[in-house]
Amino acid sequence: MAAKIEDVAKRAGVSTATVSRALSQPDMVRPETRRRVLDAVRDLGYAPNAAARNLRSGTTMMVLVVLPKLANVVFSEFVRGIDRALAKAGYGLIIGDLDDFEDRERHIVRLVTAGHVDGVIVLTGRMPQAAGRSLAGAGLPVIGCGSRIDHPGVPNVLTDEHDSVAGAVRWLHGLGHRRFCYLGAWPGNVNDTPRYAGFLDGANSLGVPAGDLVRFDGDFAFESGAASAAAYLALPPGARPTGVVAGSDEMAIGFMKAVREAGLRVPEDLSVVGFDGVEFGRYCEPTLTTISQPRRALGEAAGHKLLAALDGRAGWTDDVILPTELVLRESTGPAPS
Amino acid sequence: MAAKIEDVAKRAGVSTATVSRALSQPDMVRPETRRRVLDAVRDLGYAPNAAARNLRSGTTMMVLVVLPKLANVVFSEFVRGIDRALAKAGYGLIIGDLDDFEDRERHIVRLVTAGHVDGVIVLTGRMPQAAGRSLAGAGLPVIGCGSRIDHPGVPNVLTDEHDSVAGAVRWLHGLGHRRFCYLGAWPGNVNDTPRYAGFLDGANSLGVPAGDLVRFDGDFAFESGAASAAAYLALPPGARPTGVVAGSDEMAIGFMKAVREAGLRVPEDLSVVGFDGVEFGRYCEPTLTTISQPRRALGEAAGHKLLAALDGRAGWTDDVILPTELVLRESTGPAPS
DNA sequence: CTGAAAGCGCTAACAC
DNA sequence: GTGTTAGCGCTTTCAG
Repeated sequence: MAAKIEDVAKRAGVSTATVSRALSQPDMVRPETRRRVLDAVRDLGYAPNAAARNLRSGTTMMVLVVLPKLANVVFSEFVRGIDRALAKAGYGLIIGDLDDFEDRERHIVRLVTAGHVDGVIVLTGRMPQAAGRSLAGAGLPVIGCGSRIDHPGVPNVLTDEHDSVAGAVRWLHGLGHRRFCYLGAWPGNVNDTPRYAGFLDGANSLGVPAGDLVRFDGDFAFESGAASAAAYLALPPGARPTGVVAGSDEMAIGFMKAVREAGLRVPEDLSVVGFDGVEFGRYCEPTLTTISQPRRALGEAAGHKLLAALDGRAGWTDDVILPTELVLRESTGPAPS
Repeated sequence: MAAKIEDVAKRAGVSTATVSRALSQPDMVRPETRRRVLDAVRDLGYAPNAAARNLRSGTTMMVLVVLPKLANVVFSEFVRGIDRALAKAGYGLIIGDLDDFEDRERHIVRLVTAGHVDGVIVLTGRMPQAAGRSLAGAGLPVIGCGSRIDHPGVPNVLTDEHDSVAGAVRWLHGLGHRRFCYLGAWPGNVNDTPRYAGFLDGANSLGVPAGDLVRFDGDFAFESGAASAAAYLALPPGARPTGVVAGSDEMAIGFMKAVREAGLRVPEDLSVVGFDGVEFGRYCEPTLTTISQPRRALGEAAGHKLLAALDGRAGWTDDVILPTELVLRESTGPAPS
C-alpha cells in the first residue's frame, strides 16, 4: 500500500541506505543524488514508517504529558506551551490525563514502559509514589512542570508559589486588611503546600497573629470556592477576614459569587485574590485580582528542557523558576473601616 | 536494559511464541503454562516493546485527535470524553493542536502518514482540504466530532446546531422579544454556518422581518464578544435587538460584560443566550442561559465509533446526533416593554 | 497445545 | 559517497 524505502531506492536508482541518509543526514549525500532521492520521495508520497524507525533507532519522537485533568484550562494552557516547544523539534505529544481516576495510572505507566515515548513531562503532583518511580525508573528524562516533583534526577519548572502568595498577603496588608483567609486545596497537595506556607509566612512577617488567619479546604474548582464561602459566612460578621487569598482563580470566583449572593460586596466588604491568571478572571464580577503564573512560558520552558535532555545537552537537570505577576483588578481594595 | 520477550521465554522455560500467545491470546495456552509465563512477566517487569509490536502487527493502539485550540475549554472537554472511551480499550491519545498555526498541519499529517496512529478524530472544521484529504487518504478511519467534516466515508458526531439555535430564538420570542441579534464567528466557519442558519430560520418561522435581525462577526473568544458589544451599542437605542444569541458562551459573556459596563442591564434591557454550556456560565453575572451541548458525551460517542471502526464492526459510518439542552439561567427574561 | 523461523521497514556498521 | 547486510523485538504462519 504505502511506499516503502525500497520503492524509493528503486525509483531513484540508489540503495536503501542512501535514501535513509538523504533523509536523515543530507550532508553525507552528493547533492545530485539527494535531489534524485527527494524527487522519488515526493513522487511516491513516501513517509518513513514510524514503527520501523522506532524499533531500529530506539527513538519515538513522542513525549508523554501527564496531567490531573485536561478539562481544566489551567492545564491545557501548560500543554499548549509544551506543544509549541516540542512540535518545532518534530516531537508529538501523547496525553496522559489522570482525570481523577486511580486506574488511569496503569494505562499511563504502560505508555512509558512499552517505549511509546522518549520523555515525560509531569504537570501534577498527584502521581502516586509507585507510578512516579515507574516513570523515572524507565530511564527516560522526566520534567516536573507547575507542580514540584520530588525525585532525584527530575528537574522542575515552577513559579515561586510561596513568595507570590506572601506578596499578595503583603499587598492586602498594605491596603489595610488585618485578618486573612486562605482558600486552599487539600492539605498535602504539592501546590497547596507552598502557597499556604507563603500565606502563613507572609502574614507572620507582618506581625499578624495566627488567630487572625483562617483556612478553608477545597479542590481548586469553582464549586469548592462556593463551599468555602458558606463556611466563611458562618463566621460572626465581626470576625470575618477581609483579605482573602485563594489557591486558584476558580475557587476565588466561586467564593466571590457565593459571598456576593449573600449580600456582601467585593471589594468594599472584603478583598479577594486568585491564583493562576485564567482568562475569565477578566470577565467575572468584580474582575479578579490574581497571582498570574506564566503557564504557557512554563510549558515552553519544560519543553525546551526536555529537548535539552533528549539532545544530551548538559544542565537540563537544573530547576527553573519563572516569575509570577500580581495582576490588579477590581476584586481588591482598601479594607473596610 | 528492559526485559525482552526472549528473557521471559527463558525464565518460563517456553518459547517466545508461547509468551506472545500467553499475553495476547490466553485461551490458546494451557493454564499451567500461562501461569508460568505470567509469573515470569511479573518477575522481570516485562512490557512488550511497542515499536516492535507495531511494526509486526501494523497496529499502534494510538489515536490522533486534531483540534483547533486546546487552550479552549470547549475542546478539552471533548478530548476528555474521547479519552474515557479509548483508554478503556487500551488506546492512547496523540494530540494535534492546530493552535491557529498554519504550519502545524504538516506536523499533524505526518503523524498519520508515518503510521503513528490507527485512527483519527477531528474536532475542527478548520482543517484545510488538502490536509483533510491526506488524513482520509491514508486509509485510516476518521471521525468528525463537534464540527462537521464533509468527506466521503467520514461519519460525524454532532449536535443539531441549527435546530438548537432556532429553538433559542423561539424561546426568546416567547418572552416577548421581537428584534434579534446573532453573535457569530466568521462566515464560512463550519460551526457558525448551521447556527446562523438556525437563527435566521427560527426568526423567519416566527414571522420576524429580516430587517429586525442583526449579525456581528467574531471568533468564538471572549474578546470578540466584547468587540461585538461595541457595534451593538453603536446602534440607536431604540433599534437595538433585545434578544441576543451567541455562537459561543465566551462571546456571550464578553458581550454581556461590555454592554453592562455601558450601563445596560441583562436581562432587563436585553436577553443573552450562549452556546456550549461551559462551567463558567454559572459564575459570570448574570449567570448565562445557554444552549448546552454534551461535549463529553459527544467525545465518548466519537471514541466508541472509532473503536467500532477499528474492530471492524459495521455501521460505524453512520452519523450520530446528540441533543442539546437549553439551560435557563439569569441572562434571559421578558422583553422590556 | 507448543516450538522454529521468517520477516515487518528501517538504520547503522562495515565494506568498497 | 554509496552499497551490502545484519538485526531492532515482536507476532504469526507452519510443523510437529
